Amino acid sequence: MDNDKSMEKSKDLLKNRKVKAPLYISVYGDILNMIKEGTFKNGAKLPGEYTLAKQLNVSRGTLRQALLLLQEDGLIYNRQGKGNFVTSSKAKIEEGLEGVFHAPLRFNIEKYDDILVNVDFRAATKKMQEILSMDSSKLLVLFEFTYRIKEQNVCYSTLFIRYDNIGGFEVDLNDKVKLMDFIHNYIENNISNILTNIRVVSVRDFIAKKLNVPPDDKLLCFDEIMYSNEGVAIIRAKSYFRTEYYEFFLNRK
Amino acid sequence: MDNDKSMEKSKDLLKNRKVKAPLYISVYGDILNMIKEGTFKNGAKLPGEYTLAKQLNVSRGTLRQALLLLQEDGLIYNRQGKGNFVTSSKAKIEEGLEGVFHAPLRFNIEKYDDILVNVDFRAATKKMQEILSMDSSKLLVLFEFTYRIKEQNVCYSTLFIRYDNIGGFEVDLNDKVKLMDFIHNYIENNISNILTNIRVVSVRDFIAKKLNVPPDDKLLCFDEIMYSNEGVAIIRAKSYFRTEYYEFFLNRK
DNA sequence: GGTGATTTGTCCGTATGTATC
DNA sequence: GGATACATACGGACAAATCAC
Repeated sequence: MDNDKSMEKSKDLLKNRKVKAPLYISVYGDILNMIKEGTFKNGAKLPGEYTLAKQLNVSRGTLRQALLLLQEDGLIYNRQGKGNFVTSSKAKIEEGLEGVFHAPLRFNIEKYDDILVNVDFRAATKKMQEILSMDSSKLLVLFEFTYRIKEQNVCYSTLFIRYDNIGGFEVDLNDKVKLMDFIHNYIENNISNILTNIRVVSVRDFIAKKLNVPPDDKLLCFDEIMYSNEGVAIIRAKSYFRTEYYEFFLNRK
Repeated sequence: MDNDKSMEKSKDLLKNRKVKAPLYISVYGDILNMIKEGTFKNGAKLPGEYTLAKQLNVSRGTLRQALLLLQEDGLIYNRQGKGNFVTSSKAKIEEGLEGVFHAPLRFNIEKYDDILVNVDFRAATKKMQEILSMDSSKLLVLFEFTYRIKEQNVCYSTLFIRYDNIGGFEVDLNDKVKLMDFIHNYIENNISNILTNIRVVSVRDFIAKKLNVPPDDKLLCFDEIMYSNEGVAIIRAKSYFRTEYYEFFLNRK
């Protein structure tokens, strides 16, 4: 392809576009501007679709096409029966995945109403023994986190630590707030490297039940192994996210 | 909870487990060992489920439970009508997302049979003007990549660059192999920072058609803005992945 | 816990313009 | 020019989720 020729072709494209840019694109631009200018602020609800359509002088269908585009760009999100909301840009300006230990606490687009914590002990499965390079006589401490929004479980996260790694600390396993602080501190002080595997999985019975989603629903899964300064695997964490409640960021240099 | 008491409780748990560990767990362990030991190598097909079940002396149902666990751990993947395959561990030992420019080329779990490349020119939409801080008189070059496995589109990726950024280079827009090399080199030499937004989206008509998936199918979406050494946004890339063909890694320190 | 109002989700029918052959 | 297919746009109707009372 000759560059001059394609330049011509593209100018034609420009001219044509000016005449026939679809209405929903310009509506998209209008709403984008209103968000930009602060007419609709972070986390705020947009006017109802009927109202907004009337305001913008388009049909509801056209408005919805524009709203879908905005959703696709992560600028708004919506909830049936509630409305359309401007996505809080908190995460965008703060640290991304590259500097965050526990993703469930950072990348939720709505605030949690509740976090359930459960602590238990487990014998290590073969896979766990291999990952954490331990034998079957050692015990694992299992932390189980369930994150909730409006009576719905939106994230289920498990964290396995070798008991002999944290047994020495004085931790009250009942005080869940302190417990989470402890874990956070423990990770911050003892972990130097996290290998994360990210994939989308169709969940089966166990996880489907935990998150109360239909089986075969697709969830985002973070499978993480955390290594100490000495390169020893200490923690394995696995988190399942209901996709419509999360948005992740990563900063690469 | 008292630590001694919970230790007792957990020992009980251990004892119980020894007796009634489900069969599919031990089958899971067996297969894991076989993969570990190289009986089944990277990318290799496992024996058919009927055969394997007979080999391991369990029912096909039990075997399948174990296979599902292995899938959940990303160790194998399966394809209806073809079989179960050991996931290539290439990505696991190489660099993760933190050091990769173009994710579609690194995180596919099967080899691509084909990559389609298309080049076009576009006028900048409002959003694009804002992102790339340009006015509407400027042109964008659009690169469009479609990654294919066995006649199926598994990833669709677009890359927008300001024309004035690459117009000076002598690039033959028809030689697609050289084109991809050029882009890769351009990014490597001119980009110092990439901000990635990761989310799972229900795709509508346009993308659904590009990847030939039913509408409302959930795809993983990477929305990226690439910045030059001077902190200027130069490239916007957007990639959609069919989730069953990809697995991502991230190394955080 | 039930009821009704509000809000989004979905579907239908109709009409128009555009691209393709 | 004609036939066809498709995207765009509007309006109406009902379903489903949410919330306030």
